[in-house]
Amino acid sequence: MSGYIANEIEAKWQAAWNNAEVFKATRDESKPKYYVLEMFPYPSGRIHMGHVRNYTMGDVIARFKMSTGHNILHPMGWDAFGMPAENAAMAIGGHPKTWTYDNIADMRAQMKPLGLSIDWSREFATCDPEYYGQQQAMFIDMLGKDLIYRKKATVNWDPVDMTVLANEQVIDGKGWRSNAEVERRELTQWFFKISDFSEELLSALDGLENWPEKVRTMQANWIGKSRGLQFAFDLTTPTAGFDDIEVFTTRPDTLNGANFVGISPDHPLAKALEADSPEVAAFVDECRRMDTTEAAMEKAEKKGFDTGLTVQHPIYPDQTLPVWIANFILMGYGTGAIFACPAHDQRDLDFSRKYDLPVVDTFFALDNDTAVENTAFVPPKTEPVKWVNHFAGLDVATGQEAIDTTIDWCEAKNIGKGVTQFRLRDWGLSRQRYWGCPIPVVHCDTCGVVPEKKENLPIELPFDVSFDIPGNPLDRHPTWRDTPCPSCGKPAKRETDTMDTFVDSSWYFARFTSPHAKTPTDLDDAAYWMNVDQYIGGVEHAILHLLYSRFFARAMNITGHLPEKAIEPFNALFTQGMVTHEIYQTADAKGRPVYHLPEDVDLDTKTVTATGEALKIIPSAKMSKSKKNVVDPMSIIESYGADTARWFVLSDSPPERDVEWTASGAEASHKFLTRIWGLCDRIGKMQGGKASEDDALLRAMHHTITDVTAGIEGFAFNTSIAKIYGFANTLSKSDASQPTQKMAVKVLAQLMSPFTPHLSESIWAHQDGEGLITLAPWPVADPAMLIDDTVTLPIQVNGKRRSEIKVPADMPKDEVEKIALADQAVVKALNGGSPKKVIVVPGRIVNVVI
RNA sequence: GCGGGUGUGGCGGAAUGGUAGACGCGCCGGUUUUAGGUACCGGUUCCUAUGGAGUGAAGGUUCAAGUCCUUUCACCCGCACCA
Repeated sequence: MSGYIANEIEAKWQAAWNNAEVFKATRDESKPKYYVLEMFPYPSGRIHMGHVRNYTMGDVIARFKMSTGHNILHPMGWDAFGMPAENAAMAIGGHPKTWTYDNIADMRAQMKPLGLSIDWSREFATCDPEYYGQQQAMFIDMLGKDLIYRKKATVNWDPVDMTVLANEQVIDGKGWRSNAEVERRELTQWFFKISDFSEELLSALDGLENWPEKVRTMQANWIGKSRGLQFAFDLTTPTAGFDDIEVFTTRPDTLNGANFVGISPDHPLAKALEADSPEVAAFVDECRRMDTTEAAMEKAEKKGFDTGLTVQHPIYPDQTLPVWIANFILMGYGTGAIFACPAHDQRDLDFSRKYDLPVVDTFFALDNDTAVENTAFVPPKTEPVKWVNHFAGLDVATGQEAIDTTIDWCEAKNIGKGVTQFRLRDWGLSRQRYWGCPIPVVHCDTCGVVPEKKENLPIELPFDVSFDIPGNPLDRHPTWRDTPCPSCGKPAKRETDTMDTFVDSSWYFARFTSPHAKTPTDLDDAAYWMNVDQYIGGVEHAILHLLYSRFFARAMNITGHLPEKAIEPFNALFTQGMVTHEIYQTADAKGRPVYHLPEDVDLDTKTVTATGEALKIIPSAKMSKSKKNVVDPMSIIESYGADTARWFVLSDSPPERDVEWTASGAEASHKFLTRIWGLCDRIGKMQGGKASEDDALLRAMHHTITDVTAGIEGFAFNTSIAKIYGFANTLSKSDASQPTQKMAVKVLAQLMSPFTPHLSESIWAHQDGEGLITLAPWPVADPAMLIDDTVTLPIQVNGKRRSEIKVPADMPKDEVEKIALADQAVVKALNGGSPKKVIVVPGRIVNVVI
């Protein structure tokens, strides 16, 4: 055995796996199937450490499951539509399609040397017409099942570039290129009826036992089920055709503390008032200049406009409340109108103090009836409080009891009705962009909006477009829009909106089961391979991507593209932490941020290497292509090999945690692998050894098998690796006999094989292992070798460790107690007295309480 | 702002409520080496050290708390057109 030259052995074993087609997935009813999927990448052009970490994790699972007798599906593809391709076309010329496919080729070439156990014959990109054509077919099917509809919705509009902006492209309320004040504009857009599934998507979360609790909680909060009261405030003077204002509240119990009724700037009444009043128009206009993001809305200063209108209190008819338009009320939630109760809602209180509106306490803490000043009293709904003159007769009750009582009371009095409300909104899928899946509908003057005929699919994107001016090139293409109406045949126009890229990623997992089918899925293949047994990806996808995929699986079931069992497509989910890195920023002539890749900067002088510009270094954040804070793993692979890179990305930090990338440490991983190689070589050449040392080595080996296996199964790869280090140290110091050492190093190679498959193959071959280690069955620990005869028990005095004793593992408690009390340290601490209490936890600890 | 998470030596981190700091990096010392590096062996939480303190901070529950509870601080993720 010569030295460890990673590049040589890695190419050799990858070729061997290829020739034996060991990773090709074929249906085999004789074995349990196991579908491992990592969230597929966006083809930015370069792989980064986050990718290496993500795919290595999936690979460890896939290889481990393969060696425990499973039939594996482990595919890879490309989430290839999206804005960066268009931005690149605008910035550097060229075409999004060539840019994207070139990037895919580059990234594939960087991924293949990692030696991942991927069935590359199933690879596809979402921008392949074969893929998005099937997506169009599903769109038509879903339209037929009433799962899609059109309505008006607000977008960010850049009045200078005359284009719709993504939230990401709005910086401090201004367009990222034009720097113009962004406006909100209403467009008619397509929507998936995901809100019809609110209850179902919420209740089904309970069944997702192998999902992280935090993800289920986040989804549940996002769906946001709440029960409340819907009722109307009658306007004292009917105005603009409105007699009343319908409101929804989750706290009807606080109705006697109401001090104003607030409506959204987008409320129909606000729009009606706007027409007659320049003041209203000015205020509403100002509100419409806000960012459309919820975070921006919530953080913005709370502002209101008194309409001068008043409404009657539904319970105390002689009371009237003013009607305000307020910028923090969302039209999309509830009825777009609320009543405020400042004593028990901080936002309402701040608003009321600002505009000098009265504050009425409706309940107090049991032991404190100080009136609310500048901090609203908002106890948990489970805490009993004292009610003041409550209309429903409440005295002492919790918030939840009060809500329930009040809803019943209001229903009985015909004031309103209890309703269940969800926060989840329908999913707007229209995008006014080129590089996405065209929405397959046609607008006909005679027939209206008509779905395209399936035989005309795919509706392909035209290639002859330019990106020299902003806006959607499909809109200004000379001929692409022209098409006969699928219904009447008269000349008509295609829809030029394309689909949200979340649509592409909401069903790719299903397509992998049959990537070349002439229908979206093949039901036999889907029935065999679904569900994904282990899905792995970033926690940043905890809500949107995963919720949309859960919806899509249901929609695909309804349209006949997935079996019933696949409506929850991911049996188990693991959310890995992100790889973070510092961000290097400069500014352009207009003061807008420009980002630089780590390899393009000089950290000693803190400048951009090429231009010498001074850098601003921003603390670590998620590696992202837009911030360019990405590290290229290729240099490690080139200098040390894929096994070192794989070992390194999993060795030091727990997979679910963020990891700050630092260059040091890769070398150490390589040293360890070289050491293992040398160890294997030495054992191959050694003779003799002491059979008396065999038992100790074998015991260590069986413990290691148990611990490494548990680490892999529990996604604690870093602890598996630590145990491998420990066993390697034991083995290298062992004097055990040659056959035992040989067996031990083979087991070591097997335990390492999911992490360092190439090195492991070489060791296996060198030690006369049979066939490929990749196909060898996983070692199983002998339970008899795990039981130790004696145990070391720490002795605590009052919870502090003072000593330890060695006792037989099966010694009865009272015997252990006697030995512990006779221990020098305990005798000294007792100082002639007797202990108050002695706690003996068998096999773990003894605590003497004095 | 709302929702979710994280916080332990110089660093990455380990620890079914039961010996805090496994394993690795770095550092220190030694052996080998012409030297450097490599390799190997030993040490390495801190302090006023026969003892004491210690898991972001403060309090609590417990025989026993990094782990459970309360309050608080800092950072990270998501917030519906980034993927």
